[in-house]
Amino acid sequence: MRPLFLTTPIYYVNAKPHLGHYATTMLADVLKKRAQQQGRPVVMLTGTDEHGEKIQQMALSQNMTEKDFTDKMSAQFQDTWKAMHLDYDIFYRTTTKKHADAVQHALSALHTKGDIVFREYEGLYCVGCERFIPESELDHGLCKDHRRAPEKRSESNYFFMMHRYQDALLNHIKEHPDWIRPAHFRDEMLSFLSQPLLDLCISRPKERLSWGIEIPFDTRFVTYVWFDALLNYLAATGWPEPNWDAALWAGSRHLIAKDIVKAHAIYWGTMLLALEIPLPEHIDVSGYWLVEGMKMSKSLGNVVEPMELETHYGPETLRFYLLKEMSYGLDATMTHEGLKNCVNAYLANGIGNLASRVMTLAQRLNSPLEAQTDETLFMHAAQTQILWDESFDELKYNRAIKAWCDLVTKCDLYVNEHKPWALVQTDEQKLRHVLGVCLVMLEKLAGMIMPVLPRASATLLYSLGRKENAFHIQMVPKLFMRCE
RNA sequence: CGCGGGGUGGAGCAGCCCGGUAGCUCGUUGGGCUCAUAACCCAAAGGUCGUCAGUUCAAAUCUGGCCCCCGCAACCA
Repeated sequence: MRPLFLTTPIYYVNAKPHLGHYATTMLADVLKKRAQQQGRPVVMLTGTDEHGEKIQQMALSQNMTEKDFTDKMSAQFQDTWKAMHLDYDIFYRTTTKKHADAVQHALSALHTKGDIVFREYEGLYCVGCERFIPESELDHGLCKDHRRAPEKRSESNYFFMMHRYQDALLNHIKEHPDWIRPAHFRDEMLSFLSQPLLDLCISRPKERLSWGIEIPFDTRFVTYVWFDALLNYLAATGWPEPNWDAALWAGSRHLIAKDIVKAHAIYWGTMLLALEIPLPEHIDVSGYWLVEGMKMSKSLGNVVEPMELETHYGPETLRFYLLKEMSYGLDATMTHEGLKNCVNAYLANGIGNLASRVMTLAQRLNSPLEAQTDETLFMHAAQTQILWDESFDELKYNRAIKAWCDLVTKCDLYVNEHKPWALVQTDEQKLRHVLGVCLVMLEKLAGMIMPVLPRASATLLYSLGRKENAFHIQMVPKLFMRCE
């Protein structure tokens, strides 16, 4: 099977990992586990983006070198993902030599080709911000942050000739309508591409920015954000080394959120076209997670740390909730109330209680139980599996979770109908049949949900103690606790 | 006329692409069951699906206008 290359954005190390970073990385982990389940080779990439003015300033303000500062911040991401069991294969950092080499290689290649040119640029420069401010960001001609008028200043920089690849990119999108998913983001990009593209400024003079990768053909400059950050995806597969894994690259799927869709579709798309490298197979765009109805921001003080939530609500609860609650591509809201409800209704009262009620009865028999079948219930299970797979393929993760929850309900209903507890004294053969059906259903439920709830799934499967055609119950697991 | 998203019972959401009995969680009320994590199951109350018009045998779903809310506008997932 062709390999799958799942990528998350590389996160900017100016802040600690928050719910949004987690949501994207977690989804990559879920998709990786699903690919593995299907026997597809898969590599998951995540990492940190570590250059730029902001980092330079933050390091300075903390009396640290940029290197020490980024080491510290990058480690926070790695530690968080490890603590939350996100199983990435490559953690990529933009401050490695390997990365600088790849970036410089790309810059040189495009410079030689004539796709990167030196040009004078005149704009409004705010001395407070130390950057050029677009007119749209001005408030009555003043910089919003510094309440002062920017001065007209000119600066020479290198520009990437994006416009040369506009038509090629447009064609690619038209020929691959599911390149950017869900469709409304593709439409947004098509609408953007209906206007002429401006060329992209990709350098900064070292007087303004020293913490970056040097432009190989002009050492007075460093490259700026896009040629630095976006190339991580490609370089992680070995490019431009001779051992570049082009097959892996061909299966690449970028998971991002809506704020950087333009950077990925337009900048990255044209960069790859210019480099004559195939475009990634998919760009999957999620909406934002709002917290209690408001956008997360440092100034509002409502930034949510994923680790805290998981600690409070229990392992894997956040994975389940985030997938269940978001319609992929739209914004979604995280609330403590909603998370609590979700954990109680579906995890504790749902699968947790189902496993508990069935396995308690099974364990009391004190002997192995044969697997049994029930036509109706197994048909529901088969239909759920189909809906589950389709939903994943269509990025409708919430629908997949919902289908699984409905199957849990069907099992509870089956138990209520067949009243195994009433059979204990009267009809052991029938009791064994009913419980045998339920145990197989638990096994199916565990198998399906594995990518989302790996720990609970493994615990459940272990507890069921399946050997050949019989279940040797190991214990009655408490999979998820209610929270109040 | 910058671009995009949203407006569905008390709250939060799904359904809309591919028109055909309006669904889920929480909350309320009544009932069943008593194996289970005070759980599980059933039933009831509660919605003119933002609004106006159009297409259609049929519109939450398609088309157009309007109103309201929210993002983005070239480095916050």
